[in-house]
Amino acid sequence: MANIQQIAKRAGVSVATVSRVLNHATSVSPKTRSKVEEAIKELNYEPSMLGRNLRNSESRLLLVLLPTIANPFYTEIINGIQDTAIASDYNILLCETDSKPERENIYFNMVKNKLADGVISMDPTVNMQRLNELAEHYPVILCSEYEEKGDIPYITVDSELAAYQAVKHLIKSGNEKVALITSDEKFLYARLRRAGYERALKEFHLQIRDEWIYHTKGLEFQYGVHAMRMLLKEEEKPTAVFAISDTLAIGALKAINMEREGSDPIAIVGFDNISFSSMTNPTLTTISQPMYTMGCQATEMLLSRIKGEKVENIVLDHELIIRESTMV
Amino acid sequence: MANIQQIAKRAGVSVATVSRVLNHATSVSPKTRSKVEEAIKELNYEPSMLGRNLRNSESRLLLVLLPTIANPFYTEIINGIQDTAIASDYNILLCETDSKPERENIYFNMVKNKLADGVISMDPTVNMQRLNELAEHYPVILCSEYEEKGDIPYITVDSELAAYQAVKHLIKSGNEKVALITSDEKFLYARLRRAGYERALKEFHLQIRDEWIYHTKGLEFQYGVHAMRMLLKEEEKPTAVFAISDTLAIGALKAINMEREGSDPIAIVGFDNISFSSMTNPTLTTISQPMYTMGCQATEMLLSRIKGEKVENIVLDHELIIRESTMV
DNA sequence: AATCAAATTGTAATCGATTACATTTATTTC
DNA sequence: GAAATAAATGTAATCGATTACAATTTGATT
Repeated sequence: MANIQQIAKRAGVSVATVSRVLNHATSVSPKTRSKVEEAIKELNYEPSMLGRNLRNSESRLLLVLLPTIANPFYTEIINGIQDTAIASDYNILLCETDSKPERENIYFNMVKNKLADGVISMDPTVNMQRLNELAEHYPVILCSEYEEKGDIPYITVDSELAAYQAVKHLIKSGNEKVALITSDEKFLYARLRRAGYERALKEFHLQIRDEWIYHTKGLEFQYGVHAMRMLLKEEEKPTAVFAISDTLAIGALKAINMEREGSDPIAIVGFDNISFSSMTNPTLTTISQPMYTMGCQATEMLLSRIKGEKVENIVLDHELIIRESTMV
Repeated sequence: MANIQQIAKRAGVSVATVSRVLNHATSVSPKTRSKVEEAIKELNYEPSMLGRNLRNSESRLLLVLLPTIANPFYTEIINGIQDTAIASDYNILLCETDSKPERENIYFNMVKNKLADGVISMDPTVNMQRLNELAEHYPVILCSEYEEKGDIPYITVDSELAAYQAVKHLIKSGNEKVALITSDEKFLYARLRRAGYERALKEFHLQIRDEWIYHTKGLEFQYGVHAMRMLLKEEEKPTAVFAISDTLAIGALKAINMEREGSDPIAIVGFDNISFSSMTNPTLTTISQPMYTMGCQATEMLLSRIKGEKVENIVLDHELIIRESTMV
């Protein structure tokens, strides 16, 4: 691959002039410009990002931190991020941390090393202390999961309210025994959704029963299956379930489909409105977050930060999507 | 962020010595080593990848090209790629092309610009001509989708055989009317799977009927729904369906669940064994590819190429996973 | 103590771009 | 046509690392 000197030589000009042609910046006479452009074409030249970035100390690369791409919840957000980034001539780097601190570290270093200009973290398992340290010196945005009293700008939805509405919907459709399938409460979203669940129950003077609150080890389907099996073993079975993630809810549906034999139906509400949720049998009632928008706005926030501007936190609206799983 | 000169100054040595400490290379006396290490710690120094890469012209970054992360088929492969890459001190960059040539271009340029050391393409929509050009000068591996007579090393499964076995399974379980839901035949995997489908039909002297072969516009669920609806409108309805992707198969299941009212059941086989395929109702019979292994081996191939070694193409074994959707 | 080899450390070129400043060339003005 | 100004181009420093080669220090040997 040719470099800028070779182009300069070929075109009979200095490297500065070539650089000027490349960056459409200061004045270059049409004659020399076309000479240079010709040389570029002939030698099939592409400017080296390394040289350029080293000099400019910018990479026009954004990191997107997520625990795993296996959760379909992230896909639409990522589309939003990608579209917005590309529109501003940035590219994104999807970084799966697998919830492993070592990997996280690698990606943090990429930012410190100027290999990336900023970070959007969607990883609830991220080491917040280290992320906060990073955010002191580099642009960072939290998307979806956030810190209530932290300094890092975030964009999210009102999880507590959404959960409250979901559970209220279950209660209003005649369920007095509503169980909760949730994950580890070290995650803020889990605490908030549980709070919403409890608020709804209290409002209708229903008792909060610990044995109807099941904590899973992760968000994957199989944990949903397992959770539901445990709930079905209870002496007094719930008649409805609110799961804090569609993947868990779909696992729960599966468990119900397997074990139910003419027994009473169980209503289910999930959270996220992943594309799969309309493919299940029955289709899943769920909370829809404006995921694409969230991705777009998170990116806009990050780009603002990179420019050095201040940004405000954003809380987006959600929506309860009623489908068959609560129409039993 | 401190740079190497500041460390050198602080430690009272030259930048060369600092670099030596950093790279554990040639001899450095224990005394100076510890002085330097102390300075590094004090100033919280991290070497700049940009400077390093520019000099070494390597980035230890691998690109993974895929059309979209929305298809769960890719997730396990990516895990394999990631684990193998990290074990060799490489990182991966997930690149969604969205089947858009412009994006593809951006990523190709990253390789040319030494921002990445090699590419694993899992993108069936990739511009093969440009990829071939890239592969003339840079390490490239094809994973899953490949070119039969091309020069780029690939790893894949025998799609034709897998499809043949899938359809044979349908026929042997009593179905004489087997439809095919496939995608655009510009993709090799689609052509191969269709060939397998036809081979099985021929072997059992069943007629190949064009009206039972439905071509979708994409692999997303909704295309599966639509395809199945069309097939159900046929005067003579198929009793079984082979879909070339689990996502399509699950969409088809959905369509059947919606339209069927005491009518005859329809058997379905998918392809890929995505984690969702065991969550559907009924669970989905499908072809399982060793996705994790495929990712690992693809990465090993790429790393070999980066070292300048030659590599052989690999065809991995698949497996027919029989579940409820063909036990009706 | 002088000599020499080995170990350690430093100097300076290099990777490929950008850009402030200097210089040359073209254009305008009187 | 000379002077003043504007436009075009070139020179060389710079970003932050690595490394060949040179220079120095250390230590062993006689």
